[in-house]
Amino acid sequence: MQRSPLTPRSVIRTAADLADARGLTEVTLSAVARELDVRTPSLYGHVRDLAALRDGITTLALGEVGDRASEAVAGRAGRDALRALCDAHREYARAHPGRWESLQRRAGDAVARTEEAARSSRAPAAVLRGYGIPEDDRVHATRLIGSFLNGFLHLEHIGSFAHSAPPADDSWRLLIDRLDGLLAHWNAKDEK
Amino acid sequence: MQRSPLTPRSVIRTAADLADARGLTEVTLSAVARELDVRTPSLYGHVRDLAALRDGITTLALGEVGDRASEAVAGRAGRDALRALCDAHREYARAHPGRWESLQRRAGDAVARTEEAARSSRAPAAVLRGYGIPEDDRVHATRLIGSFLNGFLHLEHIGSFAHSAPPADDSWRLLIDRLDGLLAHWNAKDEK
DNA sequence: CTAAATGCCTAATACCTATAGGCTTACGGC
DNA sequence: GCCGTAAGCCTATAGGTATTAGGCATTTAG
Repeated sequence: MQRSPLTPRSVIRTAADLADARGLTEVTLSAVARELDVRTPSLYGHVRDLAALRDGITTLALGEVGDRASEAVAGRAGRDALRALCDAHREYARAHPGRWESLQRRAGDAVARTEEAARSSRAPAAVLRGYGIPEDDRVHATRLIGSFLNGFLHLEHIGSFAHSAPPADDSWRLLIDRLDGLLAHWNAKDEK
Repeated sequence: MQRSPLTPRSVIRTAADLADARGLTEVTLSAVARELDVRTPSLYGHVRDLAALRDGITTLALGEVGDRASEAVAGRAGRDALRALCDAHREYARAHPGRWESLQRRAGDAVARTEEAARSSRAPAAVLRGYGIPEDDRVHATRLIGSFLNGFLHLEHIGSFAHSAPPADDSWRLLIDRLDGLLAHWNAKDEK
Protein backbone atom coordinates (compact mmCIF):
# COMPACT_ATOMS: atom_id res chain seq x y z
CA MET A 1 0.00 0.00 0.00
CA GLN A 2 1.21 3.41 -0.91
CA ARG A 3 1.68 5.75 2.00
CA SER A 4 1.87 9.45 1.46
CA PRO A 5 5.37 10.45 2.51
CA LEU A 6 6.00 11.91 5.92
CA THR A 7 6.94 15.56 6.16
CA PRO A 8 7.30 17.93 9.11
CA ARG A 9 4.02 19.48 7.99
CA SER A 10 2.09 16.26 7.79
CA VAL A 11 3.39 15.07 11.14
CA ILE A 12 2.41 18.31 12.85
CA ARG A 13 -0.98 18.36 11.13
CA THR A 14 -1.67 14.84 12.29
CA ALA A 15 -0.61 15.76 15.80
CA ALA A 16 -2.87 18.82 15.76
CA ASP A 17 -5.83 16.77 14.56
CA LEU A 18 -5.13 14.24 17.28
CA ALA A 19 -5.06 17.05 19.82
CA ASP A 20 -8.45 18.26 18.64
CA ALA A 21 -9.91 14.79 18.73
CA ARG A 22 -8.53 13.55 22.05
CA GLY A 23 -6.98 16.46 23.90
CA LEU A 24 -3.48 17.87 23.88
CA THR A 25 -2.22 15.57 26.61
CA GLU A 26 -2.97 12.58 24.41
CA VAL A 27 -0.58 13.84 21.77
CA THR A 28 2.38 11.52 22.10
CA LEU A 29 4.89 10.56 19.47
CA SER A 30 3.60 7.03 19.79
CA ALA A 31 0.04 8.05 19.09
CA VAL A 32 1.02 10.21 16.13
CA ALA A 33 3.11 7.39 14.72
CA ARG A 34 0.18 4.99 15.10
CA GLU A 35 -2.04 7.46 13.31
CA LEU A 36 0.42 7.67 10.44
CA ASP A 37 0.95 3.92 10.42
CA VAL A 38 4.64 4.27 11.09
CA ARG A 39 7.00 3.33 13.92
CA THR A 40 7.71 5.96 16.54
CA PRO A 41 11.41 6.49 15.79
CA SER A 42 10.60 7.31 12.19
CA LEU A 43 9.11 10.59 13.33
CA TYR A 44 12.49 11.79 14.53
CA GLY A 45 13.49 12.34 10.96
CA HIS A 46 10.88 15.08 10.72
CA VAL A 47 10.56 16.61 14.18
CA ARG A 48 13.39 17.10 16.61
CA ASP A 49 11.56 15.81 19.64
CA LEU A 50 8.25 15.92 21.49
CA ALA A 51 8.74 19.55 22.57
CA ALA A 52 9.31 20.58 18.96
CA LEU A 53 6.17 18.73 17.90
CA ARG A 54 4.16 20.63 20.49
CA ASP A 55 5.70 23.92 19.46
CA GLY A 56 4.75 23.02 15.92
CA ILE A 57 1.13 22.61 16.91
CA THR A 58 1.27 25.96 18.72
CA THR A 59 2.72 27.72 15.71
CA LEU A 60 0.16 26.13 13.41
CA ALA A 61 -2.69 27.19 15.70
CA LEU A 62 -1.29 30.69 16.04
CA GLY A 63 -1.30 31.12 12.30
CA GLU A 64 -4.75 29.64 11.85
CA VAL A 65 -6.44 31.66 14.56
CA GLY A 66 -4.68 34.80 13.39
CA ASP A 67 -5.91 34.27 9.86
CA ARG A 68 -9.47 33.68 10.93
CA ALA A 69 -9.43 36.71 13.18
CA SER A 70 -8.07 38.89 10.37
CA GLU A 71 -10.68 37.63 7.97
CA ALA A 72 -13.46 38.21 10.49
CA VAL A 73 -12.32 41.74 11.25
CA ALA A 74 -11.80 42.81 7.66
CA GLY A 75 -14.29 45.42 6.57
CA ARG A 76 -15.69 46.01 10.01
CA ALA A 77 -15.06 48.63 12.66
CA GLY A 78 -15.96 49.44 16.23
CA ARG A 79 -18.33 47.13 18.02
CA ASP A 80 -18.86 44.99 14.93
CA ALA A 81 -15.16 44.42 14.59
CA LEU A 82 -14.74 43.64 18.28
CA ARG A 83 -17.55 41.12 18.19
CA ALA A 84 -16.17 39.53 15.07
CA LEU A 85 -12.72 39.27 16.59
CA CYS A 86 -14.01 37.67 19.76
CA ASP A 87 -16.37 35.33 17.97
CA ALA A 88 -13.64 34.22 15.61
CA HIS A 89 -11.51 33.21 18.56
CA ARG A 90 -14.35 31.50 20.31
CA GLU A 91 -15.37 29.56 17.25
CA TYR A 92 -11.82 28.49 16.69
CA ALA A 93 -11.54 27.37 20.30
CA ARG A 94 -14.68 25.29 19.89
CA ALA A 95 -13.85 23.81 16.53
CA HIS A 96 -10.26 23.06 17.51
CA PRO A 97 -10.05 22.52 21.24
CA GLY A 98 -6.70 20.78 21.08
CA ARG A 99 -5.09 23.44 18.92
CA TRP A 100 -6.55 26.04 21.26
CA GLU A 101 -5.09 24.28 24.27
CA SER A 102 -1.73 24.41 22.57
CA LEU A 103 -1.93 28.21 22.68
CA GLN A 104 -2.26 28.13 26.46
CA ARG A 105 1.15 26.72 27.18
CA ARG A 106 4.50 28.30 27.59
CA ALA A 107 5.99 27.55 24.21
CA GLY A 108 9.61 27.53 23.17
CA ASP A 109 11.22 30.90 22.50
CA ALA A 110 11.33 30.18 18.81
CA VAL A 111 7.55 30.27 18.57
CA ALA A 112 7.40 33.93 19.60
CA ARG A 113 9.69 34.81 16.74
CA THR A 114 7.69 33.07 14.03
CA GLU A 115 5.85 34.87 11.30
CA GLU A 116 2.65 33.27 12.62
CA ALA A 117 3.07 34.97 15.99
CA ALA A 118 3.41 38.33 14.33
CA ARG A 119 0.41 37.65 12.12
CA SER A 120 -1.78 36.76 15.09
CA SER A 121 -1.37 40.16 16.68
CA ARG A 122 -2.55 42.09 13.65
CA ALA A 123 -6.30 41.61 14.05
CA PRO A 124 -6.55 42.96 17.61
CA ALA A 125 -4.42 45.91 16.59
CA ALA A 126 -6.72 46.62 13.66
CA VAL A 127 -9.80 46.50 15.86
CA LEU A 128 -8.34 48.95 18.33
CA ARG A 129 -7.29 51.37 15.65
CA GLY A 130 -10.97 52.13 15.15
CA TYR A 131 -11.54 53.23 18.72
CA GLY A 132 -9.39 56.32 18.77
CA ILE A 133 -7.39 55.24 21.76
CA PRO A 134 -4.21 57.24 22.35
CA GLU A 135 -1.01 55.66 21.14
CA ASP A 136 0.32 55.13 24.65
CA ASP A 137 -2.77 53.27 25.79
CA ARG A 138 -3.10 50.99 22.80
CA VAL A 139 -0.93 48.29 24.26
CA HIS A 140 -2.94 48.29 27.47
CA ALA A 141 -6.19 47.98 25.58
CA THR A 142 -4.68 45.17 23.53
CA ARG A 143 -3.74 43.39 26.70
CA LEU A 144 -7.23 43.90 28.08
CA ILE A 145 -8.83 42.30 25.07
CA GLY A 146 -6.26 39.53 25.08
CA SER A 147 -6.76 38.87 28.76
CA PHE A 148 -10.52 38.83 28.54
CA LEU A 149 -10.57 36.66 25.46
CA ASN A 150 -8.06 34.25 26.82
CA GLY A 151 -9.52 34.16 30.30
CA PHE A 152 -13.12 33.74 29.26
CA LEU A 153 -12.45 31.05 26.71
CA HIS A 154 -10.11 29.30 29.06
CA LEU A 155 -12.55 29.29 31.94
CA GLU A 156 -15.26 28.13 29.60
CA HIS A 157 -12.98 25.42 28.25
CA ILE A 158 -12.10 24.00 31.64
CA GLY A 159 -15.73 24.07 32.63
CA SER A 160 -15.75 26.88 35.16
CA PHE A 161 -18.98 28.32 33.81
CA ALA A 162 -20.61 24.99 33.20
CA HIS A 163 -22.27 24.50 36.55
CA SER A 164 -23.78 27.90 37.16
CA ALA A 165 -26.61 29.71 35.41
CA PRO A 166 -27.03 31.58 33.15
CA PRO A 167 -25.27 30.02 30.15
CA ALA A 168 -21.84 31.34 29.27
CA ASP A 169 -23.27 32.56 25.98
CA ASP A 170 -25.27 35.28 27.72
CA SER A 171 -22.21 36.59 29.52
CA TRP A 172 -20.22 36.46 26.32
CA ARG A 173 -22.54 38.80 24.40
CA LEU A 174 -23.07 41.12 27.29
CA LEU A 175 -19.43 41.43 28.27
CA ILE A 176 -18.23 42.08 24.76
CA ASP A 177 -20.65 44.96 24.54
CA ARG A 178 -19.45 46.26 27.89
CA LEU A 179 -15.89 46.11 26.67
CA ASP A 180 -16.96 47.94 23.54
CA GLY A 181 -18.38 50.66 25.75
CA LEU A 182 -15.19 50.84 27.74
CA LEU A 183 -13.06 51.13 24.62
CA ALA A 184 -15.39 53.64 22.98
CA HIS A 185 -15.25 55.96 25.99
CA TRP A 186 -11.63 55.28 26.85
CA ASN A 187 -10.74 58.95 26.88
CA ALA A 188 -13.98 60.33 28.28
CA LYS A 189 -13.35 58.48 31.49
CA ASP A 190 -10.37 60.65 32.29
CA GLU A 191 -12.55 63.67 32.72
CA LYS A 192 -14.67 62.30 35.49
CA MET B 1 16.24 8.01 60.50
CA GLN B 2 12.73 8.84 61.54
CA ARG B 3 10.43 9.68 58.71
CA SER B 4 7.29 11.61 59.38
CA PRO B 5 4.43 9.34 58.36
CA LEU B 6 2.86 9.72 54.96
CA THR B 7 -0.66 11.06 54.79
CA PRO B 8 -2.82 12.24 51.88
CA ARG B 9 -2.17 15.77 53.10
CA SER B 10 1.59 15.47 53.27
CA VAL B 11 1.77 13.81 49.87
CA ILE B 12 -0.31 16.53 48.26
CA ARG B 13 1.65 19.27 50.04
CA THR B 14 4.90 17.81 48.82
CA ALA B 15 3.50 17.58 45.31
CA ALA B 16 2.33 21.21 45.46
CA ASP B 17 5.73 22.39 46.66
CA LEU B 18 7.37 20.43 43.90
CA ALA B 19 5.04 22.07 41.40
CA ASP B 20 6.04 25.50 42.67
CA ALA B 21 9.71 24.67 42.54
CA ARG B 22 9.91 22.91 39.18
CA GLY B 23 6.61 23.38 37.38
CA LEU B 24 3.44 21.35 37.34
CA THR B 25 4.58 19.07 34.54
CA GLU B 26 7.45 17.87 36.72
CA VAL B 27 5.04 16.59 39.31
CA THR B 28 5.19 12.85 38.88
CA LEU B 29 4.53 10.16 41.42
CA SER B 30 8.16 9.18 41.05
CA ALA B 31 9.39 12.65 41.84
CA VAL B 32 7.08 13.03 44.82
CA ALA B 33 8.17 9.64 46.11
CA ARG B 34 11.83 10.63 45.77
CA GLU B 35 11.12 13.83 47.63
CA LEU B 36 9.51 11.88 50.46
CA ASP B 37 12.25 9.26 50.38
CA VAL B 38 9.82 6.49 49.67
CA ARG B 39 9.20 4.10 46.79
CA THR B 40 6.65 5.13 44.20
CA PRO B 41 4.04 2.42 44.84
CA SER B 42 3.85 3.43 48.50
CA LEU B 43 2.05 6.59 47.47
CA TYR B 44 -0.91 4.58 46.26
CA GLY B 45 -1.92 4.00 49.84
CA HIS B 46 -2.61 7.71 50.16
CA VAL B 47 -3.69 8.96 46.75
CA ARG B 48 -5.75 7.01 44.28
CA ASP B 49 -3.64 7.82 41.25
CA LEU B 50 -1.83 10.62 39.46
CA ALA B 51 -5.05 12.36 38.46
CA ALA B 52 -6.20 12.41 42.07
CA LEU B 53 -2.86 13.85 43.15
CA ARG B 54 -3.25 16.66 40.64
CA ASP B 55 -6.82 17.29 41.70
CA GLY B 56 -5.51 17.44 45.25
CA ILE B 57 -3.08 20.19 44.32
CA THR B 58 -5.89 22.06 42.57
CA THR B 59 -8.15 21.82 45.60
CA LEU B 60 -5.36 22.94 47.91
CA ALA B 61 -4.58 25.91 45.69
CA LEU B 62 -8.25 26.82 45.37
CA GLY B 63 -8.57 26.99 49.14
CA GLU B 64 -5.35 28.94 49.61
CA VAL B 65 -6.03 31.54 46.97
CA GLY B 66 -9.61 31.90 48.15
CA ASP B 67 -8.46 32.53 51.70
CA ARG B 68 -5.92 35.10 50.66
CA ALA B 69 -8.42 36.88 48.49
CA SER B 70 -10.98 36.97 51.28
CA GLU B 71 -8.41 38.34 53.71
CA ALA B 72 -7.31 40.98 51.24
CA VAL B 73 -10.83 42.10 50.52
CA ALA B 74 -11.99 42.21 54.12
CA GLY B 75 -12.69 45.75 55.28
CA ARG B 76 -12.38 47.30 51.85
CA ALA B 77 -14.90 48.36 49.23
CA GLY B 78 -15.06 49.61 45.67
CA ARG B 79 -11.82 50.26 43.90
CA ASP B 80 -9.75 49.38 46.95
CA ALA B 81 -11.42 46.04 47.24
CA LEU B 82 -11.05 45.31 43.54
CA ARG B 83 -7.37 46.16 43.62
CA ALA B 84 -6.84 44.06 46.72
CA LEU B 85 -8.64 41.11 45.13
CA CYS B 86 -6.61 41.29 41.96
CA ASP B 87 -3.33 41.82 43.73
CA ALA B 88 -3.97 38.91 46.05
CA HIS B 89 -4.40 36.64 43.06
CA ARG B 90 -1.38 38.02 41.31
CA GLU B 91 0.82 37.66 44.36
CA TYR B 92 -0.35 34.13 44.85
CA ALA B 93 0.38 33.32 41.22
CA ARG B 94 3.89 34.69 41.64
CA ALA B 95 4.63 33.08 44.97
CA HIS B 96 3.16 29.73 43.92
CA PRO B 97 3.48 29.33 40.17
CA GLY B 98 2.94 25.59 40.26
CA ARG B 99 -0.14 25.77 42.43
CA TRP B 100 -1.43 28.53 40.15
CA GLU B 101 -0.86 26.37 37.10
CA SER B 102 -2.90 23.68 38.75
CA LEU B 103 -5.88 26.04 38.70
CA GLN B 104 -5.63 26.35 34.94
CA ARG B 105 -6.47 22.75 34.14
CA ARG B 106 -9.72 20.94 33.72
CA ALA B 107 -9.98 19.27 37.07
CA GLY B 108 -12.06 16.27 38.04
CA ASP B 109 -15.73 16.90 38.74
CA ALA B 110 -15.18 16.30 42.42
CA VAL B 111 -13.07 19.45 42.71
CA ALA B 112 -15.97 21.70 41.78
CA ARG B 113 -17.98 20.27 44.62
CA THR B 114 -15.38 20.84 47.32
CA GLU B 115 -15.76 23.32 50.10
CA GLU B 116 -12.62 25.02 48.80
CA ALA B 117 -14.26 25.74 45.46
CA ALA B 118 -17.20 27.38 47.19
CA ARG B 119 -14.87 29.39 49.41
CA SER B 120 -12.91 30.71 46.46
CA SER B 121 -15.95 32.38 44.93
CA ARG B 122 -16.80 34.40 48.02
CA ALA B 123 -14.25 37.19 47.65
CA PRO B 124 -15.21 38.24 44.11
CA ALA B 125 -18.86 38.19 45.15
CA ALA B 126 -18.08 40.42 48.11
CA VAL B 127 -16.22 42.89 45.94
CA LEU B 128 -19.08 43.17 43.49
CA ARG B 129 -21.65 43.67 46.19
CA GLY B 130 -20.12 47.08 46.74
CA TYR B 131 -20.73 48.26 43.19
CA GLY B 132 -24.50 48.28 43.18
CA ILE B 133 -24.80 46.04 40.18
CA PRO B 134 -28.28 44.61 39.60
CA GLU B 135 -28.81 41.07 40.77
CA ASP B 136 -29.18 39.72 37.24
CA ASP B 137 -25.90 41.19 36.07
CA ARG B 138 -23.79 40.09 39.04
CA VAL B 139 -22.87 36.80 37.51
CA HIS B 140 -21.73 38.49 34.31
CA ALA B 141 -19.59 40.93 36.22
CA THR B 142 -18.14 38.07 38.23
CA ARG B 143 -17.26 36.30 35.02
CA LEU B 144 -15.69 39.47 33.67
CA ILE B 145 -13.41 39.81 36.66
CA GLY B 146 -12.63 36.11 36.60
CA SER B 147 -11.84 36.19 32.91
CA PHE B 148 -9.63 39.25 33.14
CA LEU B 149 -7.80 37.98 36.19
CA ASN B 150 -7.30 34.56 34.78
CA GLY B 151 -6.40 35.75 31.32
CA PHE B 152 -3.99 38.44 32.38
CA LEU B 153 -2.15 36.29 34.87
CA HIS B 154 -2.07 33.40 32.48
CA LEU B 155 -0.70 35.43 29.61
CA GLU B 156 1.84 36.94 31.97
CA HIS B 157 2.75 33.48 33.23
CA ILE B 158 3.39 31.99 29.82
CA GLY B 159 5.42 35.01 28.87
CA SER B 160 3.11 36.70 26.37
CA PHE B 161 3.81 40.14 27.79
CA ALA B 162 7.49 39.56 28.35
CA HIS B 163 8.81 40.71 25.01
CA SER B 164 6.90 43.91 24.47
CA ALA B 165 7.06 47.23 26.29
CA PRO B 166 5.80 48.60 28.59
CA PRO B 167 6.07 46.23 31.52
CA ALA B 168 3.02 44.17 32.41
CA ASP B 169 2.86 45.99 35.72
CA ASP B 170 1.80 49.23 34.04
CA SER B 171 -1.06 47.52 32.25
CA TRP B 172 -2.08 45.76 35.44
CA ARG B 173 -2.63 48.96 37.40
CA LEU B 174 -4.26 50.79 34.56
CA LEU B 175 -6.61 48.02 33.54
CA ILE B 176 -7.83 47.36 37.06
CA ASP B 177 -8.76 51.00 37.34
CA ARG B 178 -10.53 50.81 34.01
CA LEU B 179 -12.48 47.81 35.18
CA ASP B 180 -13.33 49.68 38.34
CA GLY B 181 -14.74 52.45 36.20
CA LEU B 182 -16.74 49.97 34.18
CA LEU B 183 -18.19 48.36 37.29
CA ALA B 184 -18.88 51.68 38.98
CA HIS B 185 -20.89 52.94 36.01
CA TRP B 186 -22.43 49.61 35.13
CA ASN B 187 -25.96 51.00 35.14
CA ALA B 188 -25.25 54.45 33.77
CA LYS B 189 -24.12 52.88 30.52
CA ASP B 190 -27.62 51.69 29.73
CA GLU B 191 -28.85 55.21 29.35
CA LYS B 192 -26.48 56.25 26.64
C1' DC C 1 -0.33 -13.23 73.37
C1' DT C 2 -2.06 -13.47 69.10
C1' DA C 3 -4.51 -12.01 64.98
C1' DA C 4 -5.64 -8.43 62.08
C1' DA C 5 -4.68 -4.33 59.98
C1' DT C 6 -1.48 -0.89 58.47
C1' DG C 7 2.12 0.75 55.67
C1' DC C 8 5.89 0.18 53.44
C1' DC C 9 8.44 -2.84 50.31
C1' DT C 10 9.90 -5.68 45.75
C1' DA C 11 8.47 -7.48 41.37
C1' DA C 12 6.28 -7.14 37.17
C1' DT C 13 3.67 -5.03 33.21
C1' DA C 14 2.76 -1.74 29.90
C1' DC C 15 3.53 2.67 28.03
C1' DC C 16 6.38 6.50 26.88
C1' DT C 17 10.69 9.26 24.80
C1' DA C 18 14.92 8.94 22.67
C1' DT C 19 19.29 7.08 20.46
C1' DA C 20 21.97 3.83 17.59
C1' DG C 21 22.50 1.43 13.83
C1' DG C 22 20.73 -1.45 9.79
C1' DC C 23 18.01 -2.31 5.40
C1' DT C 24 15.68 -0.86 1.18
C1' DT C 25 14.86 2.16 -2.48
C1' DA C 26 15.49 5.94 -5.73
C1' DC C 27 18.57 8.65 -8.18
C1' DG C 28 22.63 10.99 -10.35
C1' DG C 29 27.38 10.59 -12.25
C1' DC C 30 29.88 7.91 -15.13
C1' DG D 1 23.15 0.22 -17.36
C1' DC D 2 25.96 0.20 -12.88
C1' DC D 3 27.21 1.74 -8.56
C1' DG D 4 27.72 4.82 -4.67
C1' DT D 5 25.06 7.67 -1.84
C1' DA D 6 21.52 9.51 0.71
C1' DA D 7 16.83 9.50 2.27
C1' DG D 8 13.58 7.36 4.97
C1' DC D 9 11.88 3.80 6.97
C1' DC D 10 12.89 -0.09 10.15
C1' DT D 11 14.47 -3.02 14.67
C1' DA D 12 16.74 -3.06 19.01
C1' DT D 13 17.61 -1.01 23.18
C1' DA D 14 17.97 2.02 27.30
C1' DG D 15 15.74 4.41 30.72
C1' DG D 16 11.74 6.84 32.78
C1' DT D 17 6.74 6.69 34.12
C1' DA D 18 2.09 4.82 36.09
C1' DT D 19 -0.12 1.13 38.01
C1' DT D 20 -1.17 -3.52 40.06
C1' DA D 21 -0.08 -7.65 42.80
C1' DG D 22 1.57 -9.65 46.46
C1' DG D 23 5.02 -9.99 50.53
C1' DC D 24 6.85 -8.67 55.08
C1' DA D 25 7.32 -6.21 59.30
C1' DT D 26 5.44 -3.43 62.80
C1' DT D 27 1.77 -1.67 65.29
C1' DT D 28 -2.76 -2.17 67.29
C1' DA D 29 -6.82 -4.51 69.26
C1' DG D 30 -9.01 -8.11 71.43
